[in-house]
Amino acid sequence: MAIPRILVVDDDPDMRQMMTQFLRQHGTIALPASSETEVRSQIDSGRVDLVLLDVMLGDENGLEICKRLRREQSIPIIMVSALSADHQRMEGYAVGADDYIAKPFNPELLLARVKAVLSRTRRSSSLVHRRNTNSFEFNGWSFDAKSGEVLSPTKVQVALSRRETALLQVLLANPHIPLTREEIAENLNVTGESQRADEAAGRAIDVLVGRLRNKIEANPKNPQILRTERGVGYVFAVDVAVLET
Amino acid sequence: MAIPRILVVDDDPDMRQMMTQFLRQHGTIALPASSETEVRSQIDSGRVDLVLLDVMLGDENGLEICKRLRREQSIPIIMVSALSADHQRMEGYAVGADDYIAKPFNPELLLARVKAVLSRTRRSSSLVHRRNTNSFEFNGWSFDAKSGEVLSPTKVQVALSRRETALLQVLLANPHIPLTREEIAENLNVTGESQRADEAAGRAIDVLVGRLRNKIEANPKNPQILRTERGVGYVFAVDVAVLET
DNA sequence: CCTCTTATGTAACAGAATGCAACAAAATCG
DNA sequence: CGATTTTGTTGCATTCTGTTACATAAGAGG
Repeated sequence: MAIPRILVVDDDPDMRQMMTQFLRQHGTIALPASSETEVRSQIDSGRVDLVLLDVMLGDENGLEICKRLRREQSIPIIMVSALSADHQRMEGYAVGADDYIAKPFNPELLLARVKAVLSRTRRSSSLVHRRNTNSFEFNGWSFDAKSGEVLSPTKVQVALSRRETALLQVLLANPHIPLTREEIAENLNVTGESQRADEAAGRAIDVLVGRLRNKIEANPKNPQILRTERGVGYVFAVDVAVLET
Repeated sequence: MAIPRILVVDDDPDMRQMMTQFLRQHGTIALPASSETEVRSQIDSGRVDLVLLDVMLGDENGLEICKRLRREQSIPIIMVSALSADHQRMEGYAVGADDYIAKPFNPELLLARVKAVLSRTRRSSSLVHRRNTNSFEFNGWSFDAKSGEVLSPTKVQVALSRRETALLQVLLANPHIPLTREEIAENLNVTGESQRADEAAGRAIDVLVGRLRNKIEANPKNPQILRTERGVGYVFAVDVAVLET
């Protein structure tokens, strides 16, 4: 890979400055940011390999940001925080952080951990880096997020409705992770804000899942891709390759 | 979805015991080991997803082992050590560890970091790198962990329920090892986070075993594969071949 | 060999979760 | 607008899984 690009998110200018400077002195590209908006625009621009995310960000909450980012993207995130109690660390891991580093920290150690996270990412996904990811492959199927086109293993195009497409996207972003109906429902409405609170109260998700299964499962009666996790929800149970375009 | 298999490498039997037990109580399969030879044979058998590696292993050196493993394999490694100085941690990262945890540690936190590393691996895995241990054979039967498909010796497909599949996986991972009902129950809940503590209080496991026997034993009344260990629990009493795909 | 005790096997039941067809409401399109 | 497609709702069928009660089997001790 090229030079790693690291997004440093901290609301304290001194800390931001210290971190970015140190990282830059050690062969990385460090980009400063201080709000979720900035973070998003940087990530969306596809120029970030890893996020160093402070937990306490003025009026924003790093944990919340992490949780949201994790749902949509697969960018590695290292949380940084003065909150070092075990339960606080665990909370960080719980929202999907790849590592959790307590302040104050040894910059050298930070660097080592950054490298560890980056190296694992690289090691396990040789070519692929999810930047502006708009094309996926799984089980011989391919999905182009840009056009919403879905091709079967035999290269036949399959038409999905909008809702079905949205569901597929949510699943593709969280392969192997069981999602509750609530989580799915929340993430289905990509654009609009929250709908009714009782979202997914009904069986809408079940039915939607069934419909998607009918289109992408070889044998919908015995789903291998979109599996039920009884008592929990559903899992996208196959590996997903993310292709750049 | 497959149960993560964790190799616990420590030369102190108490510590090994504590760690494996705790990990097993939290939805993973933990395999103990204490020497590089053992580590290699386990890894080569393809049944390991992550290695927890103690740094000080009697006359062997965890750091060296880590370095060598890293050169050949891309298996995730978390180093565990009583050496907690920054330079010692950095040495761990330098030899390729994915994380470095200082003893004594909070088991919950260990678990969180294990999960973080595993999830990172999975998240960034592409089709090329899918885990290579998804097929087993025993007594003429075959089981594909990826699809959950079970084929009888006569190549007839047999449908197992989710719970039955999970049981079979636990057994396959521990052939010839008698498992108590508690151990089985603990390892059954792969996905769900917390489960009731009184798990296996009732006879649920017995019934489940009976159901699985009805499906995979030639003569369920005289089980040859899934045998009862009176006063103890159950054993998977035949050899298991692990096939790569 | 018999009896007593305990562990295991299992059929039957119950409650819950899920699948799904059919319908109805909403959205989209021309 | 009317036609068509999409999406949510509902009710019922099906599947799953733990519990219970009773039958059997395995030991232990005489």
